[in-house]
Amino acid sequence: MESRKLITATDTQYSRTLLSSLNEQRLHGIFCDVTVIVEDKKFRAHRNILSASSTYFQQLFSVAGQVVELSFVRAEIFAEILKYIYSSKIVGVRTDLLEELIKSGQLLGVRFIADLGIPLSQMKSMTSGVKDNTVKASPSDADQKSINTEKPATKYVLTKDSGSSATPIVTETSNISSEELHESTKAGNCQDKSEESDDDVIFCSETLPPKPRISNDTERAQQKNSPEIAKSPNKQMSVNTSISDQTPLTPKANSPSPTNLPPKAVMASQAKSLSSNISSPTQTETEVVSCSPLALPEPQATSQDMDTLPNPAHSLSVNISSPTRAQDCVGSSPELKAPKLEMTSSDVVKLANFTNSLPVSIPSLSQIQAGTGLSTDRVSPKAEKIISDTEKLSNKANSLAACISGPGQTQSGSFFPEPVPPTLQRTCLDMVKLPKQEPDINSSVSPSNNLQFQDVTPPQMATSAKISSPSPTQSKDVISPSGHMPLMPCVSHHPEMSKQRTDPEIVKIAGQQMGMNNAISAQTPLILNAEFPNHLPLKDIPSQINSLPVTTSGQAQASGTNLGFSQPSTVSTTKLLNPQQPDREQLNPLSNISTFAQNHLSQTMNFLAQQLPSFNTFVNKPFTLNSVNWPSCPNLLPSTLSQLANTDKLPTFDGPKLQNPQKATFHKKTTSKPGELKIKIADVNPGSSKDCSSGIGSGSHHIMDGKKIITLDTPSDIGGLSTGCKVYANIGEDKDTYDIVIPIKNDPDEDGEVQLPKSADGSPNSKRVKVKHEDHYELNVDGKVYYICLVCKRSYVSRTSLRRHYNVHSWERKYPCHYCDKVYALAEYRTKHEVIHTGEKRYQCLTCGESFINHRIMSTHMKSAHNQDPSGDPKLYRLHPFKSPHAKQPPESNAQPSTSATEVNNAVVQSEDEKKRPASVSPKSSSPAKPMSWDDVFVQPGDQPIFKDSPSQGGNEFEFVIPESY
DNA sequence: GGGTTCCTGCCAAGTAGT
DNA sequence: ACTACTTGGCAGGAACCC
Ligand SMILES: [Zn+2]
Ligand SMILES: [Zn+2]
Ligand SMILES: [Zn+2]
Repeated sequence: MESRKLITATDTQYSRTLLSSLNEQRLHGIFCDVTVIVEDKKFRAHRNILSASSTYFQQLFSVAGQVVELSFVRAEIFAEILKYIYSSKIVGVRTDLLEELIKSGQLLGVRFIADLGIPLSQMKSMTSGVKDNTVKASPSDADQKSINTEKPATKYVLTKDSGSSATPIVTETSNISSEELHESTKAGNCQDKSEESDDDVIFCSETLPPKPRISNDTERAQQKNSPEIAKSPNKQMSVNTSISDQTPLTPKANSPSPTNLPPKAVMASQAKSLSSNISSPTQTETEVVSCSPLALPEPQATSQDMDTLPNPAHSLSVNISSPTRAQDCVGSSPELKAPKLEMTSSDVVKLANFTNSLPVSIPSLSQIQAGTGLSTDRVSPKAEKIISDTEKLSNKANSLAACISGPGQTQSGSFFPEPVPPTLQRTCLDMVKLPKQEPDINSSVSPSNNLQFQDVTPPQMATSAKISSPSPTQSKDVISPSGHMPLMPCVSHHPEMSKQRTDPEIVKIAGQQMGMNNAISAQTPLILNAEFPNHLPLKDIPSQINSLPVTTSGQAQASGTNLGFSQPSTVSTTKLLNPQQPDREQLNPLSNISTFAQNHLSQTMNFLAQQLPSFNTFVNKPFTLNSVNWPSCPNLLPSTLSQLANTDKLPTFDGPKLQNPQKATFHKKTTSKPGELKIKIADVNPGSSKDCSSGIGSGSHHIMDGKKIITLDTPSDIGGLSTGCKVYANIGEDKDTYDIVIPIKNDPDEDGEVQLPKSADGSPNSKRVKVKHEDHYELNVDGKVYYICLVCKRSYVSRTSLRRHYNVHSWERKYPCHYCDKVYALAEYRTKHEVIHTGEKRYQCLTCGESFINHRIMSTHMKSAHNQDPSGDPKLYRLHPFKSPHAKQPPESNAQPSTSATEVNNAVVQSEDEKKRPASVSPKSSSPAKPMSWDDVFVQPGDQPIFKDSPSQGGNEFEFVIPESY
């Protein structure tokens, strides 16, 4: 017997140790390969860790460079999230921050944190105990044993009362730290696990990773799955009926590490609820597989996850989300309506209110704009309030959901709450690929989800099924539709049309995905129909998509199912123009609904926004929020986007404190029109064709106009592109996909908004010849050429100046201060700023020998003390070369899609570069940033590195040592 | 009013290509 | 070596913040 025994040894401590070690590294900046800028803070971290813990980052890093900026999260909150990611614990978080933390967790797809909020809606079951203000929660340990312990589920259930009370309640379990769990549970868990082979000798406790073993272990599977789900808390979608037993789901690599395992009890209950919907168990794996091709990160929440549902999240999502959604849709629909049009930055808040989704929604919007998200995130009090309200509603919604949600819902319900990164595009592509109209799908799929609401078919279902991934998995599906939508517009190329159209579509999509399908769909349909047609240009419009509209349209446009889609003919532009309203309406409807629903919507929105430029545009217009800025740069990075958004500066958003040159002036200067940015949806809306085209904020939409990127997964789709589009074949993960950059520009000069230099501006009679270029306009005024920024329309006499300026929009390059957390868009700004830290006085008065840190101060001194004017005679003072080693440092660039190599290099390279510089006394002697090589990374023994890794966290990644020689 | 940041024409230095 | 281009520093004005 014994000989037969299998020995299993598990290092129980390993996960903790590993995590601890990683955290140490993070804190010391060791091997950190990404800088996350949040507000004015910089966080160094490891992409692997972040991506494994956050669905958002997972997707983001597929496209982003080493520097990413999050505008939808506050630094304070992100710091907590980061701590959690690296410790599996949430400790000492102020209760007043809990909601925001949860919201942020949802946006970031950090399951555990996101799930903290779940209870709120459903929590009834949960036992709640109120503790101090500080909440301490920990998911079961990453590896955890998770498994069986029922408790675990409760663990994270920190939540508020379902009631309005904002004070979070920490469940008993919640308090448990992973460690504690460890200790307490492991024994038990291990045993449990070991159950099967009692005879086996097992050292250790942690649960082994998924053993598929139990058929019923859905729970496990769920748990495991749940993590995934958790990732996309939003995703919650839930849905899927089928709970497969088995699939132990391999959590994709993505699966966030520290997922919480739902308590069995919970699981069971969930399962039950789900069961009703349930479908074939098999789905899980198969679905997964199918989905996998897409490779979308989010997909994590794929059907499998869904299926496995056991996860609390799933269950929750199912019950709550779907129903709520439906409700939302329904209820909301009535309420929705134009009024809300006014979205501006401030609107965002309003939106939130309407939507209910506040917490989520707001950020989402921001995210959308930014791609990553703007800073809006800060939840406004209103938002919080809304949240609480929504939560209340959620309960109702849940109850309703039960009734409403059918299997179909699950599918439909599934949407990505998360802010999805660009990756989603793929899904979109998939969607696109689908045969344009395949009624079958619709019918076959899940047509019937929401009974009440109308037959709207759950678009998602259909889409998903048809779409690339066979898997009905929602997430992907959901995504895809949205993704396509935006794409479509782009293709169409009509700036105005596309935008408008897209918007509506997006909205619709979102709604559908959200699970709103049923309810929402009804509303959405109209829009969809109208819009899609426009998009049609694409060769293949996913039949699913068509179906979606149809189903949804059921209400509005009964006929329209396929028609809308199939026939490109836009319903009517007018509608499109108005679409915004509808969109808003749609959103609004949600407001009444449960928070989940809201969240989902918002998230979806975000997601869409992020992934879909068109969506962004949509958002922009309707909301006017932000200008989403899609930089004209081929490589749009989320971070970049976000930054751009920042640039735009929506009043409401608290911009990160990146030193954005434009912030100050943008509104004022760039948009000569006061309040332009503030334009609300209402203003822009429907009516003003001009706005549509040229936009609200000149800056924002221009950016958007600049370029739009669509990703196609098949070359065949490319054919349908209109001329002028650039197609880039993707390599790496996205290989086999194609990014299409569609230039969409408005004529800056059209409205005379172009700001010419004073010298040239005045003459009305001046002859103007405008020449469009790829990334800018050239305006020839009376023989003088001015280079016009597409975004803000500022004019420059030299193209270099324009190029330099443009970075304030694109933030393609970032120049972080080496001494603090500030980040600048221009190297010079940083350089000047850093003088504050170094105190270096390079300007010396030759008259008295006194030195000053800058020319201005020196000049003041000379005038006052010596009655001399340095400007008149430069020789009156001496400008010493930089002593600071930081002089002329290369920027952190977002532009690089980042292959791992480059990424790594980046960080290092910078430091290296810095090293070199200091050596050169003369500032100008230094060479600009150059491409890095591994040689740069690894310092030669002989070399005396100026910098060395410093443990200091955050801000300065490197400690620099000034060579003795210097 | 001082300190800081932003803006932009101008220019120097460096790089890449020929 | 030359040219074209990029990068970033400088000057000096302006704006912003406290
Ligand atoms: Zn500009
Ligand atoms: Zn600083
Ligand atoms: Zn002096």
